[in-house]
Parts: sequence; structure tokens; C-alpha cells
Amino acid sequence: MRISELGQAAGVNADTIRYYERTGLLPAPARQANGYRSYGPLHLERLAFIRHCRALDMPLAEIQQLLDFMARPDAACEGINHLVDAQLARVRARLESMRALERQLAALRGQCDANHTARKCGILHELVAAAHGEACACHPPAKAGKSA
Amino acid sequence: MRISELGQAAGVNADTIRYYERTGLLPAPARQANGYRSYGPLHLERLAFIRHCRALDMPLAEIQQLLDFMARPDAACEGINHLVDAQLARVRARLESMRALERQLAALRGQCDANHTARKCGILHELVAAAHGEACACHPPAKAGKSA
DNA sequence: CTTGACCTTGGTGTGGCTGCAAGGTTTCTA
DNA sequence: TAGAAACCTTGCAGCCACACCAAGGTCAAG
Repeated sequence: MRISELGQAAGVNADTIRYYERTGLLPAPARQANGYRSYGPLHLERLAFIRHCRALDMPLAEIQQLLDFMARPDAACEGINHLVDAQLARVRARLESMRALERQLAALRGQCDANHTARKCGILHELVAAAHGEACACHPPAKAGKSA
Repeated sequence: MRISELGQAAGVNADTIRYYERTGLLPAPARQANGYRSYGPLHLERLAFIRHCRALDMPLAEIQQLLDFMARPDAACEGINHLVDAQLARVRARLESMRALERQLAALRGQCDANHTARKCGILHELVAAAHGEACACHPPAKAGKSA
């Protein structure tokens, strides 16, 4: 299996596969005589696992830890639970701040209904006023999008 | 007002202020005789506006556009509405995929309750099985976190 | 024998910062 | 008056998880 075949089978860009190899997430495959990478079914399985975890939005470092657990099947699985708990907590925190964000944006959108000039636009006025007011509910504490 | 004072007033790192200046979001301030940046209240207002928009998770490029609208108050405000609509659509799309993600993670977490070995861990089994099954509901379409 | 599709390595760009290094300036304290 | 601490300056590297590109090698089909 060459890299593009593996990529197609897993729905992954070939660059991404090479990136995973560089960062140690995917083991370096054997090479053909011409230097091309040669993959087997185990690589596909591992790659699919990685992609599934990425679909759950886990960082690569945590996926690496899960793979380490799989390599030592006799170890206690407590760490696995912790990893999933942490991910779930991150997702829930982001979910909450995104919900607040959605409310704020919807309210903001409601400030302007028709076509005015920018000078009279309720959205712009609201944004300026909210930025000015120190006790704005949103921008001191939660950074909305990315922070856990 | 020096850079750290401005930063403290707006709750922003000084590096971030310099970054905004570099990228043209914040106008270059006057300099004192020693080369230190010297800010006035207008800078603070503009910076607060930027941070408020960032709290609404708008990309810097869109914030720049909003600032451009403010600079031309006689232009039609239609573009402003579009910007907010686009941001709202992005946020709602992410919200939806995050909700799906949260459900999946919660279900996954339910697979393991106590302390086993990794070999018997329901979470790990579930992850492997889900990655293996091609018709997995989550990982082909939605990339969850960051994609709009 | 050429065309086109594949592969290789290495480098750069993305967004929104954050941190560091090396040096200059100011301010406070002993 | 010296020295230390806290500021400031510029420029550059790193973060994450890739995507894209260039220059060149390889291979199968027409």
C-alpha cells in the first residue's frame, strides 16, 4: 500500500500521514526499492484510530497517550478514563461559552434590521457601547472560542 | 500612556498590542523621546473594541472590516450585517458539531466505569471498534472543533 | 518518448497570539 | 552614587494540526 492509497482508505491527506510519521504518531513504514513508503493493514488500523480520536477533537498528544495504553494492555486503564474525562470537560466548557457567544451574537444581530448608513447602524453602536462599558458581561472572563 | 498601562487598562498583553500594531489593526502611536510608545484614550477605545469583538470570536480580518466601516460612517451598513450574520452562522455550525461531539464523548465515557486493565477497558475497545467500522457516524463528515 | 500521475525531501504559511534574547531606559532603594 | 528591578525596544521562534508548494526522482500508459 502506497501513501496515497493509505490516505484514500482512511480519508486523510498524504501530507498528514507524513506529518504523523514525523511526529512519531504513526510508525515509519518499510520502504520499497525506489524509496516509496509501503504500508500494511496495521498502519491503516492505527491511522483510522487516530482519525477517529481527532474526530472527537482530541489533541495529538492525548491520542499518543491512548496509543501508549494500547501498547501496554496490562496496565491499569485509569489513565484512559482521565483522558476522556479531560476531553469531555474541555468540550463541555467550550460548548458553554459557545452558547453564550451565540446568544450575544443573536442579540447583536437584532440591533440592525434594515439598510442604514454605518453611522446609524445599531450593531456598530452596540459594539462600541459594549466595548466601552467596563462591566460588559462577556469580554473580561470567558475567551469564548479556544480556551479550555 | 505607555504600552503596559494600555495593556492593563484593556486587559491585554503588551505583546498582543504590538502584534495588533504590526498587523495594522491598531494605528502606530506617537513615540516619546526615548522611543517608548505613547498612547491616548482613542487607542484604548479602539483596543477595547477589538477585544470585545475577539470575545465574540470574530477573526481579526473581520474586526478590521468593522473598523473600516466605522471610519466611513456614511457608507451603507449592509456589510456590517453580513459580517455579523457570517459570524453567527460560523458559531452555530460549530455549536452543532460540538453538541454531537459532546454526546459521543459522553457515550464513550460510559463504556468504562471502574478500574480494569487497559486490555479490558471498554473505552479503548469502543474507540478501536468505532475506528474500524467504516460506517462510523462521526468521523467522515464533521471535523468537530475548528472548521466552520 | 513524452505525458501525466505518483513519490521524495524540505520549506513556508495559516491564526492569534506568547515567549525569549539582547540590549537600552527609567525608577527605586541602600 | 551605585546597583537592582522593572520597564521599554526590536526581532525572531514556537504553538497546533495540518495544507501547500517547489524541485526533482520514478513509473505506467499511449
